[in-house]
Amino acid sequence: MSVRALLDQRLRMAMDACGIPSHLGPQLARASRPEFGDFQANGALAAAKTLKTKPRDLAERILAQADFADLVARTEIAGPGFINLHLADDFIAQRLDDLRAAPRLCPSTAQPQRVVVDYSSPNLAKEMHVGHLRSTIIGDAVVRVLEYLGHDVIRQNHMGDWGTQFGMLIAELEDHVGAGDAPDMALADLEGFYQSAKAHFDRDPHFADRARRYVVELQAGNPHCRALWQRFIDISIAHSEAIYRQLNVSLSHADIRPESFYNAQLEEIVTELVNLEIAREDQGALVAFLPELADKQGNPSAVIVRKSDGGYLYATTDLAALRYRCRELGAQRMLYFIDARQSLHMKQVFAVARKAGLVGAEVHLEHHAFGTMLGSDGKPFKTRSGGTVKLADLLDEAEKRAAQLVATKNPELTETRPEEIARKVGIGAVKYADLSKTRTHDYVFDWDAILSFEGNTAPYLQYAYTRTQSLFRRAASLPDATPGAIRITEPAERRCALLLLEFEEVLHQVATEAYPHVLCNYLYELATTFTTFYQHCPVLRTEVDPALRASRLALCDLAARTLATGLDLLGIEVMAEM
RNA sequence: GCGCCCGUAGCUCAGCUGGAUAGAGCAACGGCCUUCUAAGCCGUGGGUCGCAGGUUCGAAUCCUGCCGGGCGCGCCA
Repeated sequence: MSVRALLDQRLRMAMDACGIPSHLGPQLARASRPEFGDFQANGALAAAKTLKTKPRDLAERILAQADFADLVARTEIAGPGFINLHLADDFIAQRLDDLRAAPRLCPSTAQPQRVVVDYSSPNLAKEMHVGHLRSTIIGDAVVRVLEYLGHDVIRQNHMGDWGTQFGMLIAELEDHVGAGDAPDMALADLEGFYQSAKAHFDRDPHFADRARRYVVELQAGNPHCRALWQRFIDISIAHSEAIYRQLNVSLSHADIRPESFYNAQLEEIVTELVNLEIAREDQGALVAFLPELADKQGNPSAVIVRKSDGGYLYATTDLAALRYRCRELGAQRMLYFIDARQSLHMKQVFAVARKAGLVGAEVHLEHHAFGTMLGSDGKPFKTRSGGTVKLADLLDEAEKRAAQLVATKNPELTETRPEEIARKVGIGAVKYADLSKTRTHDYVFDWDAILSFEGNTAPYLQYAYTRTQSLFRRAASLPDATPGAIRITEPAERRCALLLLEFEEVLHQVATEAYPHVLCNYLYELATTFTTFYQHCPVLRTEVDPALRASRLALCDLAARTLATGLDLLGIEVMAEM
C-alpha cells in the first residue's frame, strides 16, 4: 500500500470512530509548502459543510482518534481546519529500504484486465508525417504503463489500407511498372508518389475512370489489382515499421490489423443493424439513427454505414473492429488514441456498437482524444511550401542536432558510441516534447522547441540519470562504497525520498486517465529534486562517513531506477554517459 | 444554427473531482567549474489566471452569460 493510501486509511478509521461518514473522505493532498507538512487533509472542511459543524472542531476530533503509530512525527490543525501531517523521517527511510528491496518499483498491483489499445493507425496511402507522432507515442506510453502494472494488453494498429484512394494508387503503380520501374523504386518516395497519382487523377479523366474502376475490382478480388495493392501495402508498411524502430515504439508486425482485415465482415454487420432496426435506408444510403444522441430539436444523430453505391465507410469498419476486439480478443477495456476531431464519430460508433450488442455493456470504451499540431501562426501545421513535415525528416534532424551537441559537450566518451547517444538523446527529445504536453490540447509545432536539449526536456532527465551512473562507476573502484540503509539527514534528501515514494501513485493515475504528461511532470520534478540533492549532498567525498555514504548511494540507486523505469515507460532510452 | 475543445508571465506550458502566498521551462539579468559530468546549480525581475456575475468560510478550478480562437455536424478516412 502506498504512503498516501496508508494515511488515507488511518484517517478514515479515525473518521469512522468519530461517526463522521467516511464517504466525505480525508481528501489527502501533498502540502503546498514545506511548513505545512508533507501531506494535508482537507476532509474536515468538506465534512463540516455537510454536517454543519465547525471544521476545526471536527479536525480536532479526527486527530484525537487517529492512530498514526510511528508514521507521522507531528500533526497540526491550521487555517480554517486543515490537518497537516509531518511524516517521521524513520518511517520514510524504512519505506525506501522496503522499496529498494522489492522486485518492482510499484509494489501495489492493479486488478489485471484484458485491455485492447488502438493507436498509431497510419494511413498507408501516404508517408507518416508529424501529425502521426501523437497517437503513436502517447498510445505506446500508456500501453507500457498498463503492462508494467500487470494488465494484459493487446495492441491494435488499425492501419488504413483500404478505401477509394487505393484505386488511384494502384493505377499509378501499374503505369510505373508498365514503364519498367520496379515497385520498390517507384515507391521509394511514398509522398511524391501519392502527389503524382493525385495529379494524374485530377488532370486525366481516363486515369480517374481507371482509378475508380480499380477500387471496385480490388474489393471484388481481382488478382491483378490485388497483387499491385499488396506490393504497395507491403512497401508502405515497411516504411512505417522503420519509423517505429527509429522511434523505439513497441508496435510489432503482429499488432497490425488493418482495415482490409474487416472487409469480409462488413455486409454481415450492416445486415445485423438492419435486422435490429438500428439502421434503415435513407436517400439511397443505409443509415444508423441514434435518438439517444439527438439534438435539441429531437433530430437523431445519424451515421452512414453503407453508401448509396453499396460501398462501406470507416464507421462500418470501426463497428466490425469493435465486435472483433470484444468477441475474439476478449477485451474488457478498449482505449482509442485518435485525433479529437473524430470525437463525434467515436461517440456515434460506440453508441451503435452498444445498441447492436457488438460489445457487451460491461466493456469500457474510451476515446482518448488529442489535439491538433499547429504552426506558429495558430493554423494547422504546414511547411512553407504548404506540405506536411515528414516524420522521418523530423527524426533525422533530431539525431543530427543531438550528434552535433554530443560532439561539443562530451568529446571524450569512453563507454558508448557517440551516434548511439545522439540517437537516444535526439529521439528522446522529440518524444518528450510531445508527451509532456496535455494530450487533449492543440499544440504548436516549433522545430527549435521540439529539438531543445535544455530545461524540461528528455535530455535533462537522461543527464540526471547519467550522473547517477557516473557516481556508481567511481564507487566501484572505492573500497567502502556500497548502498545501505537509508537515513534522512538533509532537506534535499527528504524531498527526493518523498517523491520516490509517489512513483506508484503516478503510474496508477496514468493507467486510469491515459495522460502520459502526468508521468513526465513527475519525472521532471524528481530529476530537479535529485539534481539539487546531487549538487548539495556529497556522496563519495572523503569527509562523508561510511553510513551516510551508503545511505546516499542507496538514494541515488533508487532515483536512478525510478528515472530509468519512468523514461522506459515513456519509450525513452537512457545511457550510462552522455 | 447545434455540439465539442481552448483562453494562466514576452513565448511554450503545468496547476482544474474547490483549499493557505498561482508554478515550471525558454527568453532577459546577476552569481557558481583545481573537488561525484556546467545538457547543471543558486538568485533577480516578470501574471487584474479572457471579461462580468453567481455559489462558498474559501474560486484559475464549480455554475450562468458574454468576448475571442479552434474543430466537428449522412454518402472522404
